[in-house]
Amino acid sequence: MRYPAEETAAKHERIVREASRLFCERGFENVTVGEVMKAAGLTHGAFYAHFGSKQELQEAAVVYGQALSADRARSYGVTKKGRRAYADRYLSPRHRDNPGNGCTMAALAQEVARSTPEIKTAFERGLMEILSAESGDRKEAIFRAAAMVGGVVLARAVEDSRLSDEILESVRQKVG
Amino acid sequence: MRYPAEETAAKHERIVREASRLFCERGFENVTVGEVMKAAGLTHGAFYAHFGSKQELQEAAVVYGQALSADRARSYGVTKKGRRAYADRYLSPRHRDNPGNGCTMAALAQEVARSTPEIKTAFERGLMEILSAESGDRKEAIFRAAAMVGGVVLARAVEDSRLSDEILESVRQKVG
DNA sequence: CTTGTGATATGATGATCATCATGGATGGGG
DNA sequence: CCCCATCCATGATGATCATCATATCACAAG
Repeated sequence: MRYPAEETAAKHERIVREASRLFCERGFENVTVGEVMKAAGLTHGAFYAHFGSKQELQEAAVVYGQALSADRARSYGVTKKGRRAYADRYLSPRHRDNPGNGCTMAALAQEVARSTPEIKTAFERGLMEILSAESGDRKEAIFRAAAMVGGVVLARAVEDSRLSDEILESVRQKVG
Repeated sequence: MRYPAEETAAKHERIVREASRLFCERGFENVTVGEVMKAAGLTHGAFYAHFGSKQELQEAAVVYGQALSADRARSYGVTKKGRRAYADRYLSPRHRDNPGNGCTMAALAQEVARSTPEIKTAFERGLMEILSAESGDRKEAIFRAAAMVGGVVLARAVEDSRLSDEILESVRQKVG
């Protein structure tokens, strides 16, 4: 290693973290490699020392984001109360308004659906981990996940903030 | 009108219809104006005789797609049985595998969320119509819509077809 | 101290697109 | 019949990007 291995690894992770944030905020297509590198404190040319292509970065960002979500889900535990607290946070205006620090599924699922098998697999692994964080009935866990993701997605897509709040509130009540 | 008004209107609608289909299949960013025009049987240059910008076309496509969805929702009626039949169709592999002819919300909601207020408003109006197609409890209607949209979105984003089927099936059962 | 290797920065390159400019064609109104 | 207002097609234009080429440079090993 020519450069301190630690620093290089830290830079690598910073690239992925910033990529995940920017992708979740604006989508894969609306974020350039240059922007990601700038956010990570580097210039665009250095990118290809870390990744073979933008697509590889997308994959790494999905892996990273999904791992964060899974950790978060696990941290709430498997009790009824835990699930409730998790849903409350997930379906909060705060989460809705901060996609960059939020759930990758709620931000990028539709783009992932049109992506490569590798990216879809990374997405899938994250979902599986999240589902296994809920112990009980698997069908129930899937249903809850779908409703929560759908709730945030719809709440973000409407223009009227009152309706948006109502969507979050409705799903929060029924899923709880 | 220099050209038969009818034909011009028909072309206009064809442009919007093909745009809606292509956008739902591949997303706003991955479809070019030229492709839409070609699908409509015209060349790219004629586009600006019909729309001021690609963004206007996106808006028209969302309006069109949401209107179709609302009609479809209404056609199932407000009975329990009707809702069930609607959910079965919405959460079918067929719908999952044909986003071009499917629900605009399940295909484009996340991109809409990052779009202009005009596009978000168009999306919102469609959602409102769909919700009003279900008579009963409004919160319940919103919850069902979120779960169904989330179910299709997740089913499309995973790579394993078995898991994808399981997602559709789980949401179908629980939402029914 | 020297040298080799991998990380960076700067600056192409080439493709892709949205959008516009120009000119041709059409058919309804005079 | 002729003219004009539109549509439409062809072919720019200019911007934006992903990716690559080149050159510099920092460290580590000898």
